[in-house]
Amino acid sequence: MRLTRAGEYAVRCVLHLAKQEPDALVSRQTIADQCRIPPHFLAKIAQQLAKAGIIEIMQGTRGGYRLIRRPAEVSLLEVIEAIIGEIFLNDCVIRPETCQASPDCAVHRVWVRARDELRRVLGSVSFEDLVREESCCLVRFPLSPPA
Amino acid sequence: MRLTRAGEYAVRCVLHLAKQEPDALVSRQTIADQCRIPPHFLAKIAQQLAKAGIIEIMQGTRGGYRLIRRPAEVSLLEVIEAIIGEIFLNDCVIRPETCQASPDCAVHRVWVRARDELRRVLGSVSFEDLVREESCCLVRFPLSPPA
DNA sequence: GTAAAATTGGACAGAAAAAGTCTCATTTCT
DNA sequence: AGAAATGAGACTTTTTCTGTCCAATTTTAC
Ligand code: SF4
Ligand code: SF4
Repeated sequence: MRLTRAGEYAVRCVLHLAKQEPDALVSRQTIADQCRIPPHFLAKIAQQLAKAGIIEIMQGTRGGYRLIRRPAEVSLLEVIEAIIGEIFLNDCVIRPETCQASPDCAVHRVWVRARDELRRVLGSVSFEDLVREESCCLVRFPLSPPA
Repeated sequence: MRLTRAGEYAVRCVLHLAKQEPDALVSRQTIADQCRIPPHFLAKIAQQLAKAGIIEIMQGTRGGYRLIRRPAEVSLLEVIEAIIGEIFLNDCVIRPETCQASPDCAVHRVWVRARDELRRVLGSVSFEDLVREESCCLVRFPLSPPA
């Protein structure tokens, strides 16, 4: 019952892009270094983010990644689900047919509620919010290695 | 980001016990059959539930499991966490030292909020609630095989 | 007391998912 | 054309989950 590492990396990556000037292009290596992500792993994650329409990938010598939507329009939920798929918490929430009790199961209904609530919380936070909240002091604790 | 099978089984097991008369003793085999749980797997789950003080295990010929607390006093959260451990969603929520950014990370704070909210939802439901909500119609859809 | 019937506790194996690595192909800039 | 970057997917390793097995223990029944 937890976020995968890939999901966490995706959030870091998008947050990093959201902190730059709009439409800034940042190389994969730079992001990997600053966000502590294995570069090749980041490549796979970026491909999924691109497929989801969140970032754009530029190839070539001066290539890299670019956020193609305004940070205010990208929610935490969206980035996470682009990587780990839709959050459902318990199988029966998304595939009721796997348990014949589901139509009348009170537990099932609780899971549906819990899932909705969790998605609501994550969906209510945009990357603009995150950047604004961090800008005050993150400078003191960069993710990049001290030296 | 989902409940493990063991967690789901634990909930079924406790719910089954909660449906019986108070202090009823039900054999492992009966629970395994009716709740569709591999019997030996159930044994391990029951051990954890017993350690958590939720059920009591009786050995011997007429042995089995018994709920030792009133259904109203057992929450869904408690049973789940007895099996899968405390819910934290993202590593840094429970072990901030794993990410040096945590003291100033806005994302971290969202995860803390999301975790609290999820635990609140699951913690607000007791097995008494679940039994009451189900009793109206579950009879038509027993978990046990049709024949 | 002994046998039968049930569970215990831990070891163990198989399966599945996650995490990370590697390589060759492709693209772009110079 | 060559250098420098990413693309795409195969591959390996690690971790977690799921389930099984068996000797030991406990209780009941005779
Ligand atoms: S018993 Fe209820 S909560 Fe469990 S899998 Fe079936 S429908 Fe879902
Ligand atoms: S970057 Fe923030 S959310 Fe991600 S692990 Fe670090 S503290 Fe947690």
